[in-house]
Amino acid sequence: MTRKLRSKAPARTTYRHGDLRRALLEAGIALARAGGPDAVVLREATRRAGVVPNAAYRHFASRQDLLEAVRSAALSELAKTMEAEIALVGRGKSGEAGARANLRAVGAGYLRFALTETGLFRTAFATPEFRGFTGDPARAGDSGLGPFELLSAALDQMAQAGSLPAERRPGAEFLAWSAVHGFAMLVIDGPLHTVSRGDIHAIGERVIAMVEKGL
Amino acid sequence: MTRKLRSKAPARTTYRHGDLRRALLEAGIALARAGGPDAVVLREATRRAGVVPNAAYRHFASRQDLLEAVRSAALSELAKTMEAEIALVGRGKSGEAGARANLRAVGAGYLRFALTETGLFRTAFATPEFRGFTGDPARAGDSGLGPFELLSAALDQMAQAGSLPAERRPGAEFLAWSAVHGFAMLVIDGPLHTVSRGDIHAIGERVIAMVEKGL
DNA sequence: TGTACATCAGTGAACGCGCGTTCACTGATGTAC
DNA sequence: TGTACATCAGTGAACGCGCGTTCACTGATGTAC
Repeated sequence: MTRKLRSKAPARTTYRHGDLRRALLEAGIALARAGGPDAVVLREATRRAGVVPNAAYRHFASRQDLLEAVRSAALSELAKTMEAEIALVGRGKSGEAGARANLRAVGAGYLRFALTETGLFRTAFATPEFRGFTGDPARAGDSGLGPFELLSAALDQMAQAGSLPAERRPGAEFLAWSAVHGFAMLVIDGPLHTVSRGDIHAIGERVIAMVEKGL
Repeated sequence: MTRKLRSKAPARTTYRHGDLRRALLEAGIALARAGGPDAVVLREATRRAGVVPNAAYRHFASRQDLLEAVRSAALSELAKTMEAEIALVGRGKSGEAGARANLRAVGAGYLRFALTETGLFRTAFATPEFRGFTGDPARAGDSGLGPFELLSAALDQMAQAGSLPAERRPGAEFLAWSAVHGFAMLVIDGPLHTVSRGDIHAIGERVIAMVEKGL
């Protein structure tokens, strides 16, 4: 532990740290990445920044405040992963096939983030609130949209292309989100935890197909 | 706190407790019910049983051991709630309509448990393992089937009734489970937390309909 | 350009917290004779 | 039926743990003159 911190914080030569806020935030993100929200421990973040524990209070009001900042970063990363998947589809593409491909990309990006950045994914859900999935630019991807808004846009496109009847459009976010989120949770924290990556991928595809067909 | 424990543990008159194991387990279940897995605190369970902390070690090897016992109880209760919902459908009913009604009942029971017994529901998922959802009679409902097995049986009935093409039957558990589980998680820990019960119920119905249609 | 001074980022030491767990014990109970 | 004794459930006291947070401080930095 001490050894680890030594390598993380190579003995400052200046009295001032320089950018402690950023250092603490990045340590917090690393902790969340490795162990989820509970692993975001204020004292450990200061250790990694090579600073005394209470120094954190110059930059964050409390441990909870730090956790919120980490959570913003996690949501932003989630949005970016989704955007990256959408970009693969080709943005110009429209029509029914394009709309469907886009929706699949949204789901695939969400799953990819959940399965490869499990700690950050769990951190993003650390507060039972809607805040953070929409609205706040600090929690959005490069397009300025948050995860929820990316899903909404994909569903709008589906409706516009005629792949989704108008009367079933309202609230469709929650149906799609439920299926994909639930699958992610079963893999992360549940019975699918021990299944091989290949099988996970195959089942994931079927989940997304079910959404497309069942919406 | 002290006041609360006093009312929970009305001063034994005998030296021996009588049935401390059961008392600790029930205290543990109450704690899980109120606060999820993290709330299952060994010392608090002993306080509620009116006993000194280390007395628990006569009956459970560790805090984790107690938590596992609580988890078994939670899984068993989940199965029973599902069974109760299935019973409402009428067991004799068969054919396509019966099979569909049965599947809906399985989903509805799962959701009812998740939303009314949130703490126990979260406790049931406290370990990322498949164990507990199937196989172990201590974790089953009155029918002897666990939650997963009840879902499997409903899907078998669907396949038999011709509502589910045989080639899509394998693994269908995970599709249905994902959707319903994800919805429950979005309500419990996520963005749907602040939505009214009425709306929750309506969206829940749509989630189940999506599964039926999309499988 | 040089000096005086205010600012405030990081220090050092200490708190109280409740937790899980270990140890050597005591004394009520139930069994063997 | 009565006594001696082994069992072992619950006691009492104590650990070390790492946590978040508070306090009064110190000393490098940057600004005003």
